[in-house]
Amino acid sequence: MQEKLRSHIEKIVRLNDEEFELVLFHFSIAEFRKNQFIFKEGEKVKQAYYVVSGLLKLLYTDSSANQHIISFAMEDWWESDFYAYFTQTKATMSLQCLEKTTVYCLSLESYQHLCTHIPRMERFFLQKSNLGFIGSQQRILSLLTTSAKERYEQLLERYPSLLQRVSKTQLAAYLGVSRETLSRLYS
Amino acid sequence: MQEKLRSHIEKIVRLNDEEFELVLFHFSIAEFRKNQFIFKEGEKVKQAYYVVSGLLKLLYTDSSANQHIISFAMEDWWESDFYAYFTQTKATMSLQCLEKTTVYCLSLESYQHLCTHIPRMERFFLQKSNLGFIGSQQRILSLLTTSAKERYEQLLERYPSLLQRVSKTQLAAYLGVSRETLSRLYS
DNA sequence: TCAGAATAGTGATCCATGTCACAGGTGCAT
DNA sequence: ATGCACCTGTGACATGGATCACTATTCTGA
Repeated sequence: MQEKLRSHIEKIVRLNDEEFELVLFHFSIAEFRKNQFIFKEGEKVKQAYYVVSGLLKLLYTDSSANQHIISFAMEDWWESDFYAYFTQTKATMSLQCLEKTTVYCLSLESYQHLCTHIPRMERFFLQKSNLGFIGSQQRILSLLTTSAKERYEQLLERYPSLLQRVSKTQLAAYLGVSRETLSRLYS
Repeated sequence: MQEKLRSHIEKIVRLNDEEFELVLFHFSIAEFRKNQFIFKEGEKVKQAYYVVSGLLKLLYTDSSANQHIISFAMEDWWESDFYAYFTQTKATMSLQCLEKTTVYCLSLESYQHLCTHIPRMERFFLQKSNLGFIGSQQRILSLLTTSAKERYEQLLERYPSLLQRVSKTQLAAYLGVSRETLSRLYS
């Protein structure tokens, strides 16, 4: 399990054993059942999560009680309500398991400690953040420029396994269309 | 002008004179006329830009020749096609001036050099990247959950000056609605 | 193993927004 | 000053997608 984390980090920066020891010291492991909430809207967000196995959704519930999925987090992904995390305020979104999920947890203090004491970890987080930013911007572009049908096809192309792992209802909430409309896109 | 850059950076991290000297050495200044393209889709993106004065739009032109505005960049903002920048590939988006604009330019090598030699600059970029990521995610949320009208009102509330500075056509391209629809939102 | 809850498909209807067309206003350039 | 390009508003119409309602199927937990 720690090998997984290590190789994940070492895809971007090298760490010696001593450094990785310190990294590991700052993470904790947690396991959640299917459907369990890791945190809910309104709660303080104390951790960022690295998904070892399982599947998460980051969701927002609007005033009409409709769920919107900002993102799915599969193996090797990082997830949290990062605004709430970095500002240590209450979550506006919730993080919930779509499957039984194991995560590594990193508190903000630990994050800052690692950044300060292991420059390569700061480099790692910078790289991750840049990639996350780029990914979000592409999602914005896809929401602005493509139809629901195209977005559905793009999603299947990029993450074909998702179709097996999540319900159509969830996919629709991610794509920004109603369940019924999604159902008609391929019939 | 350099004072502007310095105080922008020092909102996040302290720099001594020597460090700022090095920072400044890696930036170059450029000026562009209204409507001029800083780069166009298909070109290599060699720089990231810090806006000293003026106003930029980052835009994507789809296959039907419709323009979509991913973001505006006002004073104190950073902008580029960051995917193309970090991977040193060709731009999928274009960056164009809505007003006469002065920018500081930072090449990828300079960016990396600064990150490596001035840890506080790496901290600065990490902070900026995190904020950028959070901002994009909120834009995604707003595209998923709110109507064009609400988005228009949110935009005016956050950046009231934009209404004076850009045409309705531009605003519509940013909000993801047609010019006509936007026109009807407040009549 | 069985009942209730999710999940999925589909018909009917309605509405928001896109598209096309036109006209008046403003500002810039020759 | 004149003319042209751009910006804006608005009417008419088309349409994609939301909403509501119902049914069939699959999952799941006591």
